[in-house]
This record gives sequence, structure tokens and C-alpha cells, in this order.
Amino acid sequence: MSASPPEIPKNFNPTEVEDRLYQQWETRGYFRAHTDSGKPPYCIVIPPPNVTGVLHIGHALDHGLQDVLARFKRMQGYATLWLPGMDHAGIATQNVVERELRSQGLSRHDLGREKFVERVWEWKNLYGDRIGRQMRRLGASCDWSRERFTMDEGLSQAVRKVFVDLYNEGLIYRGNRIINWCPRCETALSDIEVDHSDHEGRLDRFRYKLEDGSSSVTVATTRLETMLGDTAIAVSPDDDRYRDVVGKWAIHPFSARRLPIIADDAVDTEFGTGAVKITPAHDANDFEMAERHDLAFINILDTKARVNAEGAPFEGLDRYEAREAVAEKLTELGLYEDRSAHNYAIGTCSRCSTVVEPWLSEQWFVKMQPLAEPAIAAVQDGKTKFYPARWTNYYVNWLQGIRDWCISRQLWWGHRIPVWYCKNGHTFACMEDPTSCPECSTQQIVQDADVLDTWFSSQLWPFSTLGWPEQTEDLKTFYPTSVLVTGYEIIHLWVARMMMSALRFMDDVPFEWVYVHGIVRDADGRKMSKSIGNVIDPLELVDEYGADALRFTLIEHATGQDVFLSTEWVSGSRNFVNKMWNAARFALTQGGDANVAPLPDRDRMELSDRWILSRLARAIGEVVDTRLATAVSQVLDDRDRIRRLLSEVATGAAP
RNA sequence: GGGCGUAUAGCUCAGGGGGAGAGCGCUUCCUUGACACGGAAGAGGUCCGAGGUUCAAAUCCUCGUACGCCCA
Repeated sequence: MSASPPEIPKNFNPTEVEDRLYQQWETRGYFRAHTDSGKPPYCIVIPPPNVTGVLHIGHALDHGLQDVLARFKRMQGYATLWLPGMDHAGIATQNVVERELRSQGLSRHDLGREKFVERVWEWKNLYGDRIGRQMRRLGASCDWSRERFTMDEGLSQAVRKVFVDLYNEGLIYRGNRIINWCPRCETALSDIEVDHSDHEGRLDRFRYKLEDGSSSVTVATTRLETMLGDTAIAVSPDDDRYRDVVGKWAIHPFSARRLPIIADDAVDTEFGTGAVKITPAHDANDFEMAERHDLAFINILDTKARVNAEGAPFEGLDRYEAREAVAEKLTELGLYEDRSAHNYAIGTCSRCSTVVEPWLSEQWFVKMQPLAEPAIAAVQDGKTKFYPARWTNYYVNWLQGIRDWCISRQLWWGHRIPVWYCKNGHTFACMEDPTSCPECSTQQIVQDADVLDTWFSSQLWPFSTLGWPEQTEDLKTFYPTSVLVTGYEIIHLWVARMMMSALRFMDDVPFEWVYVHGIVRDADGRKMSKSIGNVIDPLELVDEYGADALRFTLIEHATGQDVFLSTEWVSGSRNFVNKMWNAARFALTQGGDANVAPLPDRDRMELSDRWILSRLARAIGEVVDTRLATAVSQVLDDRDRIRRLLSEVATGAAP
């Protein structure tokens, strides 16, 4: 044997090889999907990353899995489309651009709505291709000619049609309800954009005097400042302690408002004193009770969670300042009793971690139950299947308990709600921007100021990206899509909503399979976060070990559990990739192309050839028939055999 | 309070009704013509505990313990 030719280095250099090959693949159109090939279709739409973001290690796993599936199906002869794109990420993007403005001493209000939205588009055009470049570095074999953005013209048409249709059917309605309000972002949030965690707080107790001066009732609360908006006191109808005060009135110490003392089954006799202050405008349970008893709704906080005029004499104070001020004032009046430590759950904005305020306001909602029922049935009937199957129950349970979805956001970046109000009080939704009211023809009309929740557009992703509402060739060829690959944390945020909207508007499920993977954590199992400082940048790992090494590592461990990523694993995978490189190098140095001759007839093959071909066929069969992570471990098993065989051939031990 | 997951070698984890596994680490040897990002040999396990099903259980079932996650 001769020495290795110098043009094949001993060590695999991933950066050089991967960049060169990716460019070739892309410019030669290998990732392009075709609708006229006559091949069976296979389609994956990417869970669109936020346009503001950079790729994190979770994307590397998510995209790696999709890439394996896409490349595998291409090799099997399917017309394969892996469709990439990005999400406009309403709150997140608006926050980024607002932060940028703030560094120049400006607010979005200084620019005005139109200029601000222009500014966000400029930002998007400047930074929006960052994700795409990073995905290419990771080797994602997407069809970039079909890249989509949730704010694209076509996708916006889809959003508009869905809104108008649901509105006309009565499934979208406007209502004055308790919603989650973020005082920093100054917008409503949906239930699932709020994170809940236990918090060490306190329970304050104070007295309301009865109007007739006969006695007083002591109540307990964790949010003392909300007493400014109290409009009743409630006790349990079975509570003997309060039997003789039900029906009487108490007096609010700061406003002289009369508060009825009511009996309601929802009151827990065990909590606090058994008597509960009722703040209908600032608590969801109190709101429901207020509707049952026809109580007044008094909103005491402004959009920044400062006390408004309803809360005089505390007007202008922040909610936490007000909490202390109210306690002091009650003490002065001899009404404050005591406080004790108390743990309770608080909700925080999932975007900025500010404590959200339950707040009464007029918002748009989607009535979910009629949409949820078909989505539950489709999974129970097996039209869409979860892998691993245990997520089926999670999905079904979620939908069975679903509540109406608050879709309006007090933001400027997003799809504006296509509803107009005329001066004569008519309200209407329409596909084309109107110039007059369709009912009374007045031209004095004004559009609703709010935009839609970002998830309202992403719920349409599997069909809006393929061209819907137009009946495009892509839509006919690739819908329903084959598999959705995503992490379990967005089954309820996204997967369930896609199921609902697709069944309603496409009359078919959006995907046959939902492949659910875990979260990538650090080696100690902690979530990666900037504040802990344990974030692993996938691109740094690609620089150091190569994209294949990183993706192989992630997929090997994508068994449905969370992946605790240690860079030592990636280094191990890099070594394995190098092993493959050297196997190829070995083959080429044995005579190069001359060795890649057509195989002889079966009966003239040598035993070793037949053995390795059968081994190859078996390995392919096993890989084809098993799930990804198992396939990877199969590859690892085969590695041993390959290694042994090579060494036998090299030493002349095999015939 | 309800639901789910996990427990297998020193570490991190696959697997799964009949043979105890991988990577990393460890020990010993090898500057061998693909590869030291390598090769060879080896030590190392009550497969969390108890009960049940079975000819056979680490694997399936029940209960328990510990840890983690999700929902309220």
C-alpha cells in the first residue's frame, strides 16, 4: 500500500467541508420541492423561530430531527418539502425595537404608530436573515425558495379571512372580562402567556364596619390594594359565624361606598376568616361571583398598574406603594388587624417577567369549545398521532378544559384587527379595508386599534405557508403535512391551535404525526438561561466540532426525554465522524475510484463481500424501520462491526 | 390537590419477557502504512425497594420510596 495522498487530510475539517457542500447543495437546488414530479409527497413545516431571536441549542435539536427526516425521505424517493420561515413575535419584537428607541431617548409614542411599524420592518429587514444564515450553518436542508414570514402579504390574507369568517359565525366576540394584563408591556395576554410560580407573600387582615354600626366583618387578602375596588363581602351560605350579617351592608372606609354582604357557595370557609372581600374588576373568581349577584365593577388601576381616580385618595401610587399606603391608612382608622406570611401563586408575563395583573377590560375573544371538539376527535380517531403516544392524553386533557382565548393585544406590531366602528354604533369586520359603514353608509369609521395575538397567525402556519386561502399547487400537493416536529412545551400553545384552525378551515388535520421531543438542558439538567449563564451556543459547538457532530449528539439523545447536553458528548461524536472520514480515506487510498467498480454477480462474490453486503442491507432495514434515536444506536452498534472488519481487511486477515 | 416522567457501570445515558449494554472516565499494553480525534486487552452493576403475572421479569402489572416536570 502507498502512503496517503496529501490532498486527503488525516483529520476531518468540518468547517471547510460543510460550508462548501452546503453552498453546492443550495445552488444546485437539491432542497427544492416540486409539485409535478409524480412522486409521493412528504412535507414538514418548520416551527417558525422568532424573528428577533438567534438560534439556540433547542433549535439545533428541533431542526436536526427535521433535517434527518427530510433527507431520509428524499433518499427514499419522496417529493420532499421542508418549508422554513419565521414568526413576527409581536411582543418580543416590539420590545426589541422599543428598547432600541429608548437608547435614543425615544418612545414608540414619539414616532407614532405608522412610523413605529415602519421602524420594525426596517429592523426585520436588517436582522431577519440572521436565523436563515445560522440554519444553513447547521446544515438544514430547507427549501429556501418557499421561506415564509407570518406578516407576509399572503399569510396576512389568511389571518384576515379566518378572523372575518369566525367573526361572522359568532365564534369571535368582544367582551368586557378579566384578562391577564402586563403593566410593563401594557397589553393583554392569553392564559398561556403567563407563567405561574409560588411566591412568598403575606396575608393582610382588616375590618369592614357594618352600616348599622352593630359590628364588623374581618376579611383577609394577599393583594391589599385591591380593597379600593371592593364592591361586596361574601361568605359561605353554610357558615354559621356569619348567618346574621348576610343581607346587611358594610361601609367602605375610603369612599363611603356601601358593600352588600352576600352568601355564595364559591366561598371557602377554611380560607382566612371565611369572609372574602370581592373585587370584581381585579380577580377572576370575584368577577364570576359579581355576575351572579349583579355587583358593581370598579377598576382601580390604570394601564401601568397605578391607582386611578377610583382609588382616591391613593391615586397615582404604584400597586405596591398603594399596598403599604392602604395598610397605613387602615391602621390609622383602627381597621387594620394583622398580617401573616403566606405563599401564593403569582403570574408573570412570559415575555418580560413582570407580575401580571388580573384586569377588567374590553378585549376580543375566540369561543374555543366548538373548535376544540373536532380537534379532540381527530386525535382520538387517530387521524393525527402523537409520538411518543403519552402526549395524546396531555393534548386531549388540555382541550377538554379549554377556555376562551383572548386574542387582542394592545400593541402596534402585528396583524391589526380587521374590525371597524362607525359613528352610529355599527361594528363590522371585512376582508377589504372599507371606506364607509355597510349598514348606514357613513364614512366616519375607525378601525379597532388592537392587533392580534401572534399565535393567531401561527395557528394557520401549516396551510397559510402553502398558499391558503388560494388553492395553490403547493397546497394541493403537500397538505396535509406529514409530521410536525416540536418540543412538548408548545403542544398547548401551538399544536392544539393548529389542529383546531385546520379542521375548521381545511376540513382536514394539519399533520399526520406530531413528533414531540424534549428540551435541551445543561449537563446538570438545568434549563439554559442567560441569568444562570449556562447557555450553550450551538454555533460555537459547530465551529469547534462541526455541525454533524452536534446534530448526531443531539439526535442520539432525543429519546423523548430532555437532553442534558455535555460538550464532552459532542467531542465524542466528532471523533466518530472522524472515524467515518478515515474509513472513506482508507477506501480511497486503496485505489480510489478504481475500487468503486460494479459488483460482480452474487455467485462470484467472495464471502467477505457477501457478508458485508448482507450486513449493510440488514442495517438499512433496521434503520428504516425504527425510530430515530434507536436508529442512531443501531448505527453505533454497526460501528463496532465496521471497525473490526476494516482492521481485518487491513491486516489481511480476511480473504 | 390532579396529571406525567425518570430511577440500569464511577459519571452521562441507551435498551428491553430468555445473552447485562454504549460513550466518557479508570487500569495495562501498543510511536503496527486509514484514523492518537487511534488500536488492543481489562476492571467495574442487588438494572431503586417490595409483592404479583409467567416455564422465565432489569423488562409487564400493583404498591411504595426518591428526584424532576406540567396543570390548578
